Amino acid sequence: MVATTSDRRVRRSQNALQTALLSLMSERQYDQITVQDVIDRADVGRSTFYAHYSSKEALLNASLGELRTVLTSPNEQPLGFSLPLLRHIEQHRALGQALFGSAQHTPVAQRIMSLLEEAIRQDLLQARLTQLPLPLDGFTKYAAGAYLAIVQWWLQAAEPMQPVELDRLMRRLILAATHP
Amino acid sequence: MVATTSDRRVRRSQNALQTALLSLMSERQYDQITVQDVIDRADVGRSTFYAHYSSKEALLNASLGELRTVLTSPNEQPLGFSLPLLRHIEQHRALGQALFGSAQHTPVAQRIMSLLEEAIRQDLLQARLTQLPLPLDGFTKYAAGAYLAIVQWWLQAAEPMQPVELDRLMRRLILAATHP
DNA sequence: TCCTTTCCGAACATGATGTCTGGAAACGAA
DNA sequence: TTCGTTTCCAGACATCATGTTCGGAAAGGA
Repeated sequence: MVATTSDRRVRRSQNALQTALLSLMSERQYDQITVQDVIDRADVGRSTFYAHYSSKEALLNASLGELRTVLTSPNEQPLGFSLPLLRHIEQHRALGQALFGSAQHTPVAQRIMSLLEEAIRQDLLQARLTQLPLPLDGFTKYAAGAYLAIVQWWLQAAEPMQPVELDRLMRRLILAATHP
Repeated sequence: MVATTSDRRVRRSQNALQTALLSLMSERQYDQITVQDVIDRADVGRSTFYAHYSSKEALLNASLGELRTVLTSPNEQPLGFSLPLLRHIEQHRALGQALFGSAQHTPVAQRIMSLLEEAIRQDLLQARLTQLPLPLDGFTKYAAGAYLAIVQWWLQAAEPMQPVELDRLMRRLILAATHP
């Protein structure tokens, strides 16, 4: 969203394309949006699109400038970016859902997450862990997301720890908040 | 991976297709795999594929039977599925990376996650939180994954809480393990 | 005003998806 | 082994999205 050139035509084209993409992403998933859709909404020629961006991904990158700004603003405490970010998202719910829900938009992640969530939910219910700091749904999603992220890190680590270690760690990290 | 029919031809075809997909997923990302790739590796005719599965997604679903089995096995404690799952993954690293890394395979999620990770890493470093229960990389990924999941839940909630509340909750959940 | 850059639309090659055909092959049951 | 049924196959096909290329028209800046 930031001006790079002095040529008004360039500015107008790029801005129209970025705005069009974000607007479309508020309505449907990113991968359901074609280049044709974008240039139609931006009212820009096909060749003009490719004159500015080599692909849809390149346009996406350019379109996320505002979010980057919010996240990289200096702050004092850990997760200091959080509150401004949450307020910002609240103002743009549809776009927020598109961006933060995007991890669900791939068939694989969708299946994995839902399998994980189901397993975790069962465990929580069975263990009578009902004194949670947030509704069961939310805690389940939190736990599944955290679990997925850690396994992912584990699989990419240069010297991966033993399953037993990692398993103990999982409990310490994820279940820490279940005992208020 | 489970027999449904008594006709050997059907069993062979379905098994070949499921195995081929998982095998390909150990090599590259799911969305980089075409139906043509699958049927080539399975050595099966194109029309045969569509006789059994309506799409690549349908085949994926059928192929995840084994994982479902591991996750839904009964157990006692919360996260009881974890250790068997981790052991299982360790035996199939490539496939594990494909499945659990899948959330990163969409351009949007990839950008969001990396922006989040960067912000969190900065915060942790600045706050001198170096006594973490796991390496900084891992904790960063854990925090980012958890944050993403909670925001996602928040945006879909029927009665979403206030940003201030959620922000407090985030700290309680995510940073709980930073004070050992 | 004048030179340069950008825009446009249309056409094109490429490659993936999903459907459909008729004949060949494999199956299970008798 | 035979026989009726089901599945498999190759290939052709329509459809749709991507990314490239072109020359002429329009808009920009100096």
